[in-house]
Amino acid sequence: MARNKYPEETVEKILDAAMRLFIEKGYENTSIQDIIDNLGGLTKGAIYHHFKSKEDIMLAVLERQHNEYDAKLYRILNDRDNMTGLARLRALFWIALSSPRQENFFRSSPSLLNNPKMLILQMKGTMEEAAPQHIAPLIQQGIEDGSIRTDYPLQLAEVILLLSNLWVTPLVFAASPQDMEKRLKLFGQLLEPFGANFIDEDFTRRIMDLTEMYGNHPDPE
Amino acid sequence: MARNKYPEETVEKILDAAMRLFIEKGYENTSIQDIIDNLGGLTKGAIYHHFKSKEDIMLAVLERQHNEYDAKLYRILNDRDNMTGLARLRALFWIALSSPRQENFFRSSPSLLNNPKMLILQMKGTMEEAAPQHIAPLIQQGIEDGSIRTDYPLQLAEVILLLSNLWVTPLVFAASPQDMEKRLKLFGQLLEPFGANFIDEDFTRRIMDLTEMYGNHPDPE
DNA sequence: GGATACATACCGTTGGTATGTATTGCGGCA
DNA sequence: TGCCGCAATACATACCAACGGTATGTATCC
Repeated sequence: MARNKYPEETVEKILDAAMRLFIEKGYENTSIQDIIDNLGGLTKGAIYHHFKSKEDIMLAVLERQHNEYDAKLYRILNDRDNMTGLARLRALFWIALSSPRQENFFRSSPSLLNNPKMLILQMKGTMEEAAPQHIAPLIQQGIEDGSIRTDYPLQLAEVILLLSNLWVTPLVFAASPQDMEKRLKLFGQLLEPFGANFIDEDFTRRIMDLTEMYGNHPDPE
Repeated sequence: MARNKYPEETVEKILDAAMRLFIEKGYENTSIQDIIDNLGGLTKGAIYHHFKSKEDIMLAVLERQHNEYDAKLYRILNDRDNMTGLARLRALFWIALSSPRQENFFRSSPSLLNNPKMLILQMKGTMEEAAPQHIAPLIQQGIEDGSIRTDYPLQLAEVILLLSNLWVTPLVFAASPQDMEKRLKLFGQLLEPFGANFIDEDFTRRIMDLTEMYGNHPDPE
């Protein structure tokens, strides 16, 4: 493979291949060689020129995903003014669930329980960035416009993210459709006293669809 | 090392060393050689005679811990009759928090975020066994004696375990003492409507102590 | 005398590094 | 403006120690 005039293309190639493999096979079960084999002629030299380690690739994958997601969120949320904090919260989660990349993720990933590193890194980012930077401000706004009430906006944000990312999703702790429905109901009840119940019909239906779709996965045990 | 007449002792030795290292350095950062070096003369042959893989060792470590914990729980909970479901729930969490093994864990483990495999395996066990077998029955009993009210005992058990194991502990998503206090408060408020608020003064103080103790850990970043 | 409980020697794969090489962009000079 | 020279860039190739795991040997127990 000759030298590329636009090295970013090479970086993107590497990230694309790595992300696909990390999602499909898990981080630990994906070797550098696996990535190389999906690069179309590029070799190990290319990888270690652009990234300093395997973990560095994973971080870059998450970062890219994160940025893309961020941009989309800001665009949509800032577009529509005069929404209450709660309504924005609802919108945010809806966007998160309906993005095509998320769809792809659901389709190609076996349980994230088999991908500990990725799950943990994602959750870390969620707690350290998404909670204080994205969700807590929305809750704060909800408090000011009267739609949400709590003395602990950051902590409420953390709970919401933890539960929605780990519990009310078929990706991690799998559940039968019946059990997932109960989780959704209880989640709603938990949020109700704070006026933060963003679980609407659309959200519920989407999660249930994913749950059923996900039930067809072969469970590698 | 000659052949041991009581091979269980060898197994225990391996599990002891492995557990210590897994907790201190994390699963992925502990090599088989590391374990061997802490075995006092035993070699790789011993390990692979008793265990079929490194992961198998980790599972055995968790299983042993689990069994020990189970025995203790049953003894104490069955001793005291005429307790309400809520009171038993309180007692259970208190026992979990005050055991010496747990203390040791807190003392020697860096953030479990650096130990993805162990964290995930533990959470898996929590959701698949502890929730349905230990917590849900207590909640069910609480429903019957009127101390707890919910239509979804299993799901309530799941939420309680998820949040207490991941969120209201300094071991995973670290927090300043002030933030941890807010987490505890919000956790209490979340559980209140279900009559399942097991967060009492003892529990709070214990968590706060651990949080401060844990704050002195060097954070490997 | 088999089955058990190890020890020893060995293996393929892995993440990572050292080094080589062709290409590119760029500062300076005509 | 055009061209030269050269360092920085973008890779390819060759190599390495450490890893998890296996095959085989051997002494001990029942």
